[in-house]
Amino acid sequence: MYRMVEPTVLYLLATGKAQYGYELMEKAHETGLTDSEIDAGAIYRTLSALEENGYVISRWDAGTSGPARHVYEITQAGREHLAEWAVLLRRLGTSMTQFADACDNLR
Amino acid sequence: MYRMVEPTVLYLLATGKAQYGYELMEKAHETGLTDSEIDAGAIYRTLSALEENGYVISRWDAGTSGPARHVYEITQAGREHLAEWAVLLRRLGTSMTQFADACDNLR
DNA sequence: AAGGGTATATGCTATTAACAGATAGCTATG
DNA sequence: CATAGCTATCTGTTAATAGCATATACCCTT
Repeated sequence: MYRMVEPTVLYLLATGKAQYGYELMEKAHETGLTDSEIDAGAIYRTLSALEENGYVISRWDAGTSGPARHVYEITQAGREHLAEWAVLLRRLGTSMTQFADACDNLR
Repeated sequence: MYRMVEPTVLYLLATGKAQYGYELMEKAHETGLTDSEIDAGAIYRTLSALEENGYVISRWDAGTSGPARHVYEITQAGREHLAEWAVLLRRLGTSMTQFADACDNLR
């Protein structure tokens, strides 16, 4: 999990697969970027940072069973930011695969 | 450059493309894992850590022009460690590419 | 002798996530 | 009705990593 929390959160919000912290935490592994569960602290701090930067907006929803939820929605700027992440991650992913190939050719 | 210094150093030592810190710093971008130059401090600290863990061994070489060089050689354990990195990076790389695909399919 | 390139090393800082725990609402169970 | 457990958010602290800066020093050229 190296810097994958932010793109994971943006993606889940963009697809509507999750809307608030606790749900993001449970569904984070669905993106494939992380095998294990993402730490709750990382989720909540990432959401705060995203909101500060205008990539998401939030409201409180007390109309469900259980404690109130801080519900998030991705903004247009957030979608663009996710698209930038996608470009970066594709480049990184390609590099890593090529590096792994080169390592395998060592023996 | 997130956690790529260690595999980059091991790879360059394994292939013989570099033997000491300063040279590693100059040739680090050749692996493709990093576009820019790796920080010198990161290189030297990584080499120390690798030696502590038995992944490389070192000797001083004062027999060249210029200041003495701390020359490193990868060990068998180091090669195995690099192979583990390759497995991990292939998995990460595949995940990132798939994530990027999914993001591109959002629009 | 002065400056520049080679070479190693350490101090400090910023970022990120991991670990841990506090708070609190709601629900089911005994 | 007490209490245990799940849902939910948030913060404090620490560890790992890399970036930036600096110190030291050798050697060669001008």
